[in-house]
Amino acid sequence: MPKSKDNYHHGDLRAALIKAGEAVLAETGVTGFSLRAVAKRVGVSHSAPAHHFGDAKGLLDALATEGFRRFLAAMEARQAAEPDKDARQQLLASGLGYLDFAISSPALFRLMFSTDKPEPKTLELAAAAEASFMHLVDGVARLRGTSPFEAPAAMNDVMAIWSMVHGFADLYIAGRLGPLDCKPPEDRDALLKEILERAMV
Amino acid sequence: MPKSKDNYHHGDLRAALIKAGEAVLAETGVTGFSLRAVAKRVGVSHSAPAHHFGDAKGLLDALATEGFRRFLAAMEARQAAEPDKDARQQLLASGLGYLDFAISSPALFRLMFSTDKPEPKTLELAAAAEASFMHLVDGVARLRGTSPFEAPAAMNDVMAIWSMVHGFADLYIAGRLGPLDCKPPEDRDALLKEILERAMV
DNA sequence: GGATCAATCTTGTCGCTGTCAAGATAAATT
DNA sequence: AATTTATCTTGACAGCGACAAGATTGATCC
Repeated sequence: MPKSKDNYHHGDLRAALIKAGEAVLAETGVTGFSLRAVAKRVGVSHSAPAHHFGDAKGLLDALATEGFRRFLAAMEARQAAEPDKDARQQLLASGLGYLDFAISSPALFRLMFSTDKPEPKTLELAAAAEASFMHLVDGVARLRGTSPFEAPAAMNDVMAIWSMVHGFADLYIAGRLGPLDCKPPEDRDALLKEILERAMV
Repeated sequence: MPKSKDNYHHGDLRAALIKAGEAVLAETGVTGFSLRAVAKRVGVSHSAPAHHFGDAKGLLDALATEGFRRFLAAMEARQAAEPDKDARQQLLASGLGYLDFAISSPALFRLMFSTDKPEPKTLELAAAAEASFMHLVDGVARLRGTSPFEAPAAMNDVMAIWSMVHGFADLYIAGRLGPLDCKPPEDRDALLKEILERAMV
């Protein structure tokens, strides 16, 4: 009975694989990512993941999808923690959440923005990514009082702000922003805010 | 004789492997990158690359090194093509070169900024990356009239400008800047210029 | 000029990997 | 209770990185 229960019908194998997959991704990066290592960590056979995710890309897509959800949650969390509900301050807070997520899950962050947009394949992934994008669009809409989809200038603001926070986050997790390494997180956040304000004109 | 000459002592196998490696990297990305595929493309045995590069990371490091050199060359090329030698216009031109390179070699660009800065291991790679960084620092120094290493405000400018152009390039090659897809390259360059000027205060 | 040596490339092997096919087990359905 | 379906295991295959051992070539030395 226990053996059967342990081996077969794990109960929530899909969720367990995603959790373990995230751990493996964080430890080895996407290049060292191994489907068999994920299966071994959960304690199932090497071929168990196939039934839930198809191939390796299927699991990575699921990880990216979950990543975008937590990504959005990180931005909203920083917004909620910001007492000033002004559109500008809220947008800056989103940027800090953007950076929070990139720092806490750099490998997942890189996976999410790895160049495979052309064919999202899974609708869930496309939807989760789109939701993150819309969060930024909404923030700019509140700041400008116009929808970026109708006002080209506002869409330029979206791309400027996104480029700024994304570039900062990507360079930071690449260890390229050396001057910041020996400084406390408050300085890092302050610098991102100062820099982000430039993108808002 | 011909067989011997062909198989042994290729003459410039190292350069040939780098060239083929770049092609494989461009086609398959870093995840699908295979040392054996590179060897097969050149027409040597599967273990030939080991003598020149040690392991797979050795070849990737060499590719990244070569990438940083061409990266710097791309920025300088755009600067040379810019008739206005004003510090600001020259810095903007560098940004266009930055984007040129990312678009022409997205996989290589990603490899160069993949998070392995902590231990460059190969001095050549560290030197090539540093040279690119210094190019940006020099550009800002000319713009501000002060060395960013002495003036913290100027170093903030460096990080702001770098974040902006890097984020724009990274999002662009990820296919995330949808609104630009159906527009001509001139519009893309114009937008990057407009956005980069924000980073210069 | 011939022998020795070092550099270069090949072949063979090992364990690990993704993917597929076939089989076993448990839950759901009828 | 029997059958179907979903879930997981086992086994196999080719491709991979890495290592060891051997083969070939060019260079060095006397």
